[in-house]
Amino acid sequence: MERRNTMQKALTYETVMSYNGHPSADDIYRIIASEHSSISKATVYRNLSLLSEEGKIGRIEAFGNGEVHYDHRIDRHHHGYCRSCGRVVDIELSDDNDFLGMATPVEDGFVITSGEIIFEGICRECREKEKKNGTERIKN
Amino acid sequence: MERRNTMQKALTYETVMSYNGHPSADDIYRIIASEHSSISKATVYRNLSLLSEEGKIGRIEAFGNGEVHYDHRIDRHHHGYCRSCGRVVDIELSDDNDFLGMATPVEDGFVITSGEIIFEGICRECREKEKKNGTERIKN
DNA sequence: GTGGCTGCAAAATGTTTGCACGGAT
DNA sequence: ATCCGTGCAAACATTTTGCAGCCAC
Repeated sequence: MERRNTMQKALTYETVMSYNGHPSADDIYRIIASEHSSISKATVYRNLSLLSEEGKIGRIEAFGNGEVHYDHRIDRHHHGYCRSCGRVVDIELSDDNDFLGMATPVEDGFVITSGEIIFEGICRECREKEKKNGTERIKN
Repeated sequence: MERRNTMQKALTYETVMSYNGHPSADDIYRIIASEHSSISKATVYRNLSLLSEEGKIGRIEAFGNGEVHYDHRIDRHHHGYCRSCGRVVDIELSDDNDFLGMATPVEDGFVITSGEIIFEGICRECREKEKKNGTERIKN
């Protein structure tokens, strides 16, 4: 299957690459649509999938909120999210090769090929907000 | 807010605890409904959320497929999923305290409180299937 | 000219929510 | 007698898909 270069695909790529952070598919769509209102959401979704399959952009699926996030970085690194506001941050591991070797599947015969760590934490802004309120958690 | 004990909640708890694996909310619902057809899906979802908030069952949010999985284990461990069939397996880390200390947030001021590793791999069955077909991937 | 890509709308999926009622406390 | 938890249906959010026409090759 031959692959074509279209305006929409180029735009999708450029928007991810110039985004400072970890946008959701909808973030990217809204940015593009604000300049090119005729683009379709389905096209953005399709192109984001294609681009991440081609390895040109990163894809982060692991945040529970049900949203997929994309990433202009494609080098090896990990991610954390703020338990209060949900923002996603990059996290580096000082010794990134080791933790795969330390892993033992409980189920016999399962072969590990890769792994990524999802950290939870709290960002500076939310920490200061919580300190001000004197509350650790608002929940319940 | 006072919390009541209901038949539905007890059933939800017992079904998770006796499930050998990592069921989705819908898995649990279908099992209960096969015996007690009048239970509502919303109730099962609500009770699964409650139980995991109370720390009585585990919750795994990080599998990209958009489904939340539950876990009868609540001790510290990690998970892997088969890239071919999606099955979830338990994975132990030989030195589970270390990797948090090796992590460095790129964004200034972000404080890490916990982390879980999502491994990708391939289970025995799928490995043998792929060998038989002589194909590494069917995709594209 | 061909067929992959697009836009649109509808469908699919997994989960949450509003509301009236019944049951646990 | 409260008022929390339930069942039901509708709403929600994100993503995928079917299809006719268009445009990059």
